[in-house]
Amino acid sequence: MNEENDIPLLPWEGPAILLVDLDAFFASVEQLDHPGWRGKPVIVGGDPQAHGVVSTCSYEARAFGVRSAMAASLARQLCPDAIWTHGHFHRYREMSAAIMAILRDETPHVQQVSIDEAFMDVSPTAVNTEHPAVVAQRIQRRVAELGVTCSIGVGASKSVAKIASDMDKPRGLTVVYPGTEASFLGPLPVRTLSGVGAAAERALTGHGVRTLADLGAAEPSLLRRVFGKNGEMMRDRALGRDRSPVREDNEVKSVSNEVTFAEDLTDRGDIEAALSTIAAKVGRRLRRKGLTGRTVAVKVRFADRTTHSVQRRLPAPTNDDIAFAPLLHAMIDDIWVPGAKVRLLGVAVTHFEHREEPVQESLFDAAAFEEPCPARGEGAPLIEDDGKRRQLLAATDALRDRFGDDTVRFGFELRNAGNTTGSSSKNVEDYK
DNA sequence: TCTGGGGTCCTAGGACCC
DNA sequence: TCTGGGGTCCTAGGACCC
Repeated sequence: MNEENDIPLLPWEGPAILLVDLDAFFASVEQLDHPGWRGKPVIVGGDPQAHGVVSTCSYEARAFGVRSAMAASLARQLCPDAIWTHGHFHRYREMSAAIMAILRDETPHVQQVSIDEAFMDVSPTAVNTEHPAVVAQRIQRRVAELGVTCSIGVGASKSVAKIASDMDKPRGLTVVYPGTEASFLGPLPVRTLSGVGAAAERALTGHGVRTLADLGAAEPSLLRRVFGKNGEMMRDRALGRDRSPVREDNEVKSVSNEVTFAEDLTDRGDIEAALSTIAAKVGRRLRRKGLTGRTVAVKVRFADRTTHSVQRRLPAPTNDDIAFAPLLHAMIDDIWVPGAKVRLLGVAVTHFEHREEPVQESLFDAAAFEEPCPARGEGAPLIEDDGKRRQLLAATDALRDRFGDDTVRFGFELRNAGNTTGSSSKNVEDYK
């Protein structure tokens, strides 16, 4: 750890990118808000008894071997005395927004990649000649004033900045000067590079490619096989040569919600009820964002963890979950047979319409449906009038905004209340 | 020990059109 | 009657990231 971050400042020429990464973010916010938790192992995650996983853990918990994405049951074994919480996302969103405001105060060239990470372009210009490392130090100071810490990587490219940010956590500042990329990156394992996961690592090591230096010298045919059309780009990244820009626009492309159940579902009615509940959450988030989508997708994971999905193009874009929930009930028939044990259900809406004033045509008066929607069985909502349905949605949205998500529930959503992992997410869309 | 939930992007195959 | 090739749209699955 580099407490003072007293680093020598050599001249900087050319582009300068920062990657700001908040240290153990969720756990740090919990320790900030609960003074009694400071200095102790804190785990933010799902239930150990119900397929939960660790979302984030404090550095004190990491000393016991606990890691992000680890099964909560294993984390409990490694660190039985840890303080456990499901997380407080409103707080994380609020803290994240305050920190991102600091970054945007430094420069408008900010690309937020998740709730706890952002790239910044701080390339010196004729007007602003400030050294990138000085900007980074000031950001660390300003973020610390809010009560959490961050690590920052500085490099001539996004991939170098990203790798550098991870070298000296927490509260690290790692500067890779232009021209020194090869010696910095070369010895690192391929897995260090963003975009190299378990499968790519396996394929690469099978051909003797273990380090980023190896990757930089790999055969184009191998790169193409492993990374597809991104082969060249991945080689450039391994050499520290990529020039992808910091992008300020972050357009949303899908909105989804999924739930893993503590106990597998086998009953058709339970499955349809859960789908309606999940669809309601997706619909509400779409309406809050003012988005309408043209494609709906259902995801099912069975007890053996095999996962299947079905998607359908709608006759018109919508964010009306009461209208499309019955379609979801029909869609699962493509992948579910009576008796199959369902571990997870998910619903996603994609292919958003780009309009200021979203057009709300009916899903049901459109003859574009080749087969009329078959699954309007018992329990399914039968509100044919679009105007009335929209009024109902607006009313329940308003109640939920004021009094919380559990204020209003439709009868068809009630069956599975409580049967989830209670886990948490770290996605950027969650806090927008 | 036994693996969440929010996303993005790529691939491959089939339908359909010209 | 049998044949091509390119382009686009749609769907399912999977790798990857935080």
